[in-house]
Amino acid sequence: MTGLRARQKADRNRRILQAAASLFREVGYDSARIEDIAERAEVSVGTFYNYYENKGDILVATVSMEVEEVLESGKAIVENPPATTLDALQALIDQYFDHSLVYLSKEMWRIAMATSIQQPESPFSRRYTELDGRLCDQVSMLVQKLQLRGAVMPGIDAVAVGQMVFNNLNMMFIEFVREDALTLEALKERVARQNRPLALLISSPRIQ
Amino acid sequence: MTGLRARQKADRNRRILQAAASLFREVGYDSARIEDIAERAEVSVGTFYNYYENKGDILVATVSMEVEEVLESGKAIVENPPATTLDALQALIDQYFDHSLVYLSKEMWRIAMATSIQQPESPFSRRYTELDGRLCDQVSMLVQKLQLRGAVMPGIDAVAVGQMVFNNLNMMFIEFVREDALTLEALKERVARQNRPLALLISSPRIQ
DNA sequence: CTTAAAAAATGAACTCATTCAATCTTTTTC
DNA sequence: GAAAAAGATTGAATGAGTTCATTTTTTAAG
Repeated sequence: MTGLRARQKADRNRRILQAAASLFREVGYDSARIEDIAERAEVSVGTFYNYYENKGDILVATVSMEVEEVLESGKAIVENPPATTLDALQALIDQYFDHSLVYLSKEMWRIAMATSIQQPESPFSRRYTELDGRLCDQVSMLVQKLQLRGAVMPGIDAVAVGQMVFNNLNMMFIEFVREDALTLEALKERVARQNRPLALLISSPRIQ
Repeated sequence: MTGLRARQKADRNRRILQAAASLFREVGYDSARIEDIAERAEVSVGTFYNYYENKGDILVATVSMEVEEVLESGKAIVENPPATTLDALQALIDQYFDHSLVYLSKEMWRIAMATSIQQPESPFSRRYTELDGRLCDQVSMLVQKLQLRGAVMPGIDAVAVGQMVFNNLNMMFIEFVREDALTLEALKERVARQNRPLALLISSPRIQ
């Protein structure tokens, strides 16, 4: 059986993560003090820092859980995408965007992104970066799938195209969380317009 | 004549910005304390906060000066770009990248970007965002110029293409400053590969 | 020139995030 | 099962960013 120590550790970790996530939701990131998180998790402040390097780190951890769900839900679309390139790309991207604000506010996204840029070496920033990479791969895989199906012309560098589409949507998402007034619908429309030229040009002539 | 008050204000502002920029260069961002910046600028800590909202803000201000230079140097390329689409795009982008590390370290970029994401409402974040927008416009203008010249096919949405190219290079730049091991050369190569499919596809057939 | 009002500067006090030496708990050794 | 070693927890102390009531300086009014 797993040792007592390992079990206690897993349990404390879960409690801290849960306490932080709930406090962030209730009072926002800035107003949630480490002391409060520790108290709700029934550990000391010092223990908090045994589990997370700093305050931003634990927010990135909660965001990572979210991204993992997005990745999972994207699989279905990559498996069985709409027929045309543009529709397929938009279906996947809209899925990403729709998921983004279910559990997390724009503020939380801002801080998570900022933290992952500012302290790229912290364990959870690495994790976040790795998940970003997997999202990027997912877009590339979709383009490859469309290529196999004949919807995208052969000879196109599917990976390069996938990366460009992903980087574009990621940057647009940053813009979206930066600007409180921007709606999800406006974001989707803008990205759709940006994708159109590339999507049409890489598509096989008869299928467009 | 400009009142005494206005002159003193401009002068203090200049001193604070200069003090911060030099301290950041000498000891790095984290080790530069507001107290030290204030002392070097010969103002009090409180006065510092009358001019800048927080520590990140003044870094964003120094970075903004930098971006302004990059914008300026990009004008020449947009005025008179290389003949082919790919070469023209790469010339502009390489110019951006080459400029980026002249005065600023990767660490400073990280913090400036993080701050501008985290506090999008602060005046200098707005300024930074605005400069980003102008860089994006510059790329779009280059594509439009190529279109007028006949290097890019008519009927292509030049603005959409420019935005996508810019967002891609911007995201890649974030990746670059996040990863200390990544070299400028590697960055350029990656972006060149990503740009190739789009650049070739939008080019007029005979010119490629 | 004096006085009142407005604008800015000041720095001590405050708030947290973070650290670390001391303490306690679990595991391993014999 | 006692003792030693390893692993974790603890919370008071630290230190840096930020605030704000007070003071000083500048401008405008009489």
